[in-house]
Amino acid sequence: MANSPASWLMKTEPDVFGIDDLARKRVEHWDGVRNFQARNHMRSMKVGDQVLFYHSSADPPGVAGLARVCRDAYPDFTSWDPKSKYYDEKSTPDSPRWSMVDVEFVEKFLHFIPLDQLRQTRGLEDMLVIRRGMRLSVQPVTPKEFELICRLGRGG
DNA sequence: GCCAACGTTGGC
DNA sequence: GCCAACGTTGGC
Repeated sequence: MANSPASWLMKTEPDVFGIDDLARKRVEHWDGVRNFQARNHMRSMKVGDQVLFYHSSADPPGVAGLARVCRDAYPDFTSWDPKSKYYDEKSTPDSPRWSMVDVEFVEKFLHFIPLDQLRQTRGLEDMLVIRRGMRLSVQPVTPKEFELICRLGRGG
């Protein structure tokens, strides 16, 4: 492979859809992203890219496990469904405004990594997710950050 | 194209 | 539930 897979962090509220839900469903489409920057990140994703599965609005928030992109970006069909809470009148099947990818379950971490621990870990200080007020729900992660977090999650 | 008002995110 | 930080919208 010319390029090793890229790494990302994707936020989800576990009350709505958490790592256990993904473990049960195996594959899920990542609908509902309504932020252009986050959307653009998803559009640049490729099948095989690695995903840190992050629980937000949780107690505590943190990284719960890993997922993998299993379908390149395609139109988010909830955006033109008037019954969806993600409905956007500016989006149509002919001219979709929003995108999503499919992700598949990889693993649930043996050790959940709370946001506090991310903050205190040397080597992770540049991560967007620990920047106060950085609300981007889909964000890029460096290979080093990804590997470090995997080690923490597996207890190594 | 500026920027104030407004809505949302998300940690606390 | 609070509110800071940020993105989006819309009047001008």
